[in-house]
Amino acid sequence: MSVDPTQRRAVRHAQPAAVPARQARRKPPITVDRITDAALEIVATEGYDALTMRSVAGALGTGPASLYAHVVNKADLDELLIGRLCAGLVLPEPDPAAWREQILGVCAQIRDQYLRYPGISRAALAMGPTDLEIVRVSEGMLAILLAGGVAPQAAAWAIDALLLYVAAYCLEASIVRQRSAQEDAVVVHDREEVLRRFAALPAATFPHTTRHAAELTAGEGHDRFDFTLALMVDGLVHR
Amino acid sequence: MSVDPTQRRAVRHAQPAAVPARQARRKPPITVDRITDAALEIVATEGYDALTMRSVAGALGTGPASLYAHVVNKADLDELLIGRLCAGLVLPEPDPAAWREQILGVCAQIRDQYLRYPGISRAALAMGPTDLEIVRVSEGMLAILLAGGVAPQAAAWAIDALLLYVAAYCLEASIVRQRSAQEDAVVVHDREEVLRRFAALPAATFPHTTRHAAELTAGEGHDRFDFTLALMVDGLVHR
DNA sequence: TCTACGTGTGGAACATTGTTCGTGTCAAGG
DNA sequence: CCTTGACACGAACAATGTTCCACACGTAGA
Repeated sequence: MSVDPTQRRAVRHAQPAAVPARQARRKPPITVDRITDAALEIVATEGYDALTMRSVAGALGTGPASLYAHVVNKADLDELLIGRLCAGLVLPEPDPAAWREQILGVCAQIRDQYLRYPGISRAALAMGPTDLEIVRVSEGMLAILLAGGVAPQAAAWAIDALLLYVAAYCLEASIVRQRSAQEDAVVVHDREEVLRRFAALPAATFPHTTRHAAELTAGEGHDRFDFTLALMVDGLVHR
Repeated sequence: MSVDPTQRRAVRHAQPAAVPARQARRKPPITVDRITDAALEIVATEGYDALTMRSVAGALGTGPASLYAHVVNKADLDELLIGRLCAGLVLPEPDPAAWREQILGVCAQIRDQYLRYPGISRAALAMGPTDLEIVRVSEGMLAILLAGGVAPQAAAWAIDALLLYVAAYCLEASIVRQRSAQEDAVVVHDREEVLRRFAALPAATFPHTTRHAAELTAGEGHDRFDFTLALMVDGLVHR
């Protein structure tokens, strides 16, 4: 009802300084955490391809140049994102009797994190092995495999293989989903359509593909993921 | 020494038509094959990241717009490239007694093709399964696995897994090589440097990583590739 | 209190890349 | 000859990562 006294006095003295100060206080400073949060939100809702410096800056109500006071470049932002995802993984206390379930569980966690942020595993594929959050995960997986009696060398290489496969699996899954959304009739990922095309191939040229079109296109949920992980872990067991 | 008679006559009649016609004959028409050849050459020498419509057009002595009369877009070009690489693969006649070596051999061939064109496996990860060249390779691999007595469903899913892993492995290898060339001291891929960093980690936080830094960074040539492929194929054998 | 310095903010500009638009040329068919 | 379709290609546009530069603010020192 009544005009703010400070405002009134400012008007009296033709002094607008009080207003900008209040405005500055209302806008939180840009931080790496806020950038990372905003970026993850964009990837979660629109996919990794929608992640641009401009989209992040827009979400923070600023311009893209402002981000460079906090991140080196876009690749640095990628690393922050993957680091954040890795930080969210729960690494179990290794149990020799359940190491197989444990390693599969960690991989499933990674997969689920990546799939929550469609396309982000592309960033993971570009990261070196020395980021501390990645080392933490690697350490946890190594502990599980060693507890399970896997030889150190095999364990080390298995981690590499598992992480590569998980990232590739998620990348493809994200692309499949993206393509489905686009309803591109030329390149198909939709299972029924692939099945149709496989079955329609000339049997003389593609005898096995036509005969086993159903198996080639089979799989619900993460059947393929589980199958491959089992292959690898079984391979470790029999090593 | 003597001026070309056609030229002389053209000058006489103030008719320049003969000159452009000759020039047109010297420049071969742009075709999909020429585009694909040029693109592969660029990727082979400068890596996938250097592949732009402009770089291809430049190599062909034209402008980027000219390419669009022959390729739909850049993604289409990607498919042409992967199709070309797949067409170069030699698929063996399946031999039940040697199916394991055969499947490993096909995967090694794919790997080598991808590594000859650094970074190109990124395009492979984005492709759907219905491209005819990819179906041909898939058919060949399926024939090998079935000849080896692998159940159709397992064979079908194994192909998916193998192709994903090979692409991811090559993508990472390309990025490692690229990073090494940049001598980026912050993110490291160089093995000795990774070993140094792993060994220098706090042992209390990363006991297994520090103790097994040597194994984590071990591997010459394609040791990791061979290890993982063996894991998968062994897993198939014991299924 | 005033001044200087360092840090953060953010618009403008730049280089690069994929793609479309529009124009000109050529060849084939009527 | 005229028309049509295909190809070639420069110009222009939109989008994206990044740098440059000016300004504002906070802190430390005189």
